[in-house]
Amino acid sequence: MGRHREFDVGEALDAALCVFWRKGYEGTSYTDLTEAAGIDRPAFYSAFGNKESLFRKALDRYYERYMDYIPDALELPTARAVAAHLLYSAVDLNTRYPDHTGCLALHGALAGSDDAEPVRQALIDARAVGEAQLRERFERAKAEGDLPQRSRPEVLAAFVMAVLHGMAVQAKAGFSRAKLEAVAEQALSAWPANDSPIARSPP
Amino acid sequence: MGRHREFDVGEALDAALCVFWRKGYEGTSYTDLTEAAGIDRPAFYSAFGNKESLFRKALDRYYERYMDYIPDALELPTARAVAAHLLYSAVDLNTRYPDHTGCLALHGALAGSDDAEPVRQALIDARAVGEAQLRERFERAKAEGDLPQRSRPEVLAAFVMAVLHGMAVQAKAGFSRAKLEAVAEQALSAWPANDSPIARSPP
DNA sequence: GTGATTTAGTAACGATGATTATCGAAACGT
DNA sequence: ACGTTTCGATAATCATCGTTACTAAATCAC
Repeated sequence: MGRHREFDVGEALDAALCVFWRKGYEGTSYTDLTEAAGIDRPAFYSAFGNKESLFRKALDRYYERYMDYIPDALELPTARAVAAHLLYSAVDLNTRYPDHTGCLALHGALAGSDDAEPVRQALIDARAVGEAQLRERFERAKAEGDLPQRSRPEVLAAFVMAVLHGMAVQAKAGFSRAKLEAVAEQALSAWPANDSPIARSPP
Repeated sequence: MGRHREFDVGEALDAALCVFWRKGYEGTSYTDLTEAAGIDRPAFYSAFGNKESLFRKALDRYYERYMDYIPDALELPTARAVAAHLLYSAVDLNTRYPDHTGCLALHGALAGSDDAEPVRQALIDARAVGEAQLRERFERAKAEGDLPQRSRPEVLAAFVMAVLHGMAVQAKAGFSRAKLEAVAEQALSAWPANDSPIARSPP
């Protein structure tokens, strides 16, 4: 019983997500949100709670709808394929929408006031989850012989994440898709090959 | 003629720089600045102009005092030494001060409101200058035979910058110095070797 | 239909943002 | 020593921030 909602909650959340993606958590005002979603301030509060709660819901949706290439990547047969799929998918996502380039999980809240500390930490945690999944995948690859014994899965995971972060920063700075793909390719050129007589130079 | 300033302008600028370093441009309030510098609001305005002008002065000082390893790096004899020096110096800077980790040129303003757009662009420009210097250095290395003919200096420069950005993000997330050094090492492991019979596997 | 209940929308709230006007105090040149 | 000039500090200004009462409209159960 009671009145029905006139607006679509999913659409409103998508609109908020795009604004957060472009301006970050603290850079986004409720005026921005209402203009983008076409609904009034109190409607946001009744539907999503306060601003922090809204951002967290937007972040969840972001991972569901846009970072869906992560589980796909982790299932690929080789560690190198996993890394390549992640890097090129990220380039695509970072440059797909001209009005909100880069990655929400990064510049949603990199630095900010003390009030934004909870969401900054939430983004750190979210990224840490992705890195842990990647590390575990690489540990499996090492156990399977896909990665050489001298390789360090946690370092490879951190390295791939660093390149992903760096490309997101560059995408936000306006870098072209082609340039970012070249960066990804360069990152992959260092990928540890499995032990073979002439594949690598002696240490 | 007239009264002398009671506070040291350089110290006040350093204090402001550290706050910007930690909280970013928009995340920093004048209350933060006055508390850090120990001087009142109007003193900041009379000495540095408005907030944007203050941030630009802080950014200039940042490059002078903290990014002084860039010119040193560019003068090293080989492209690989240049990249290595940049990466490891950045790791050191990004983790040297526990209360303001990472890099001001990055999270000073990655995303933000429309008001912050000028400073965001200023940081993009500043980073582009560094990348251009690096690209020119690598072009010289290629001309000198230090880099193989098949290498692409602009890609190598963008790649090194991407890793630098990514490590800054990770430093701000609390990554240890050792972990970042491992990331830098992994990035360097891909460095194009000069053509020699056994140094690299055939394409 | 009628009443209960939930939403939409207007408007206001207190707090804080950046930015100055103002005035007394201090330090210079002459 | 004195007038001028600059600085330091209190406080006020205007805008905007996130958040919420409050009222009118709309939907359900009965």
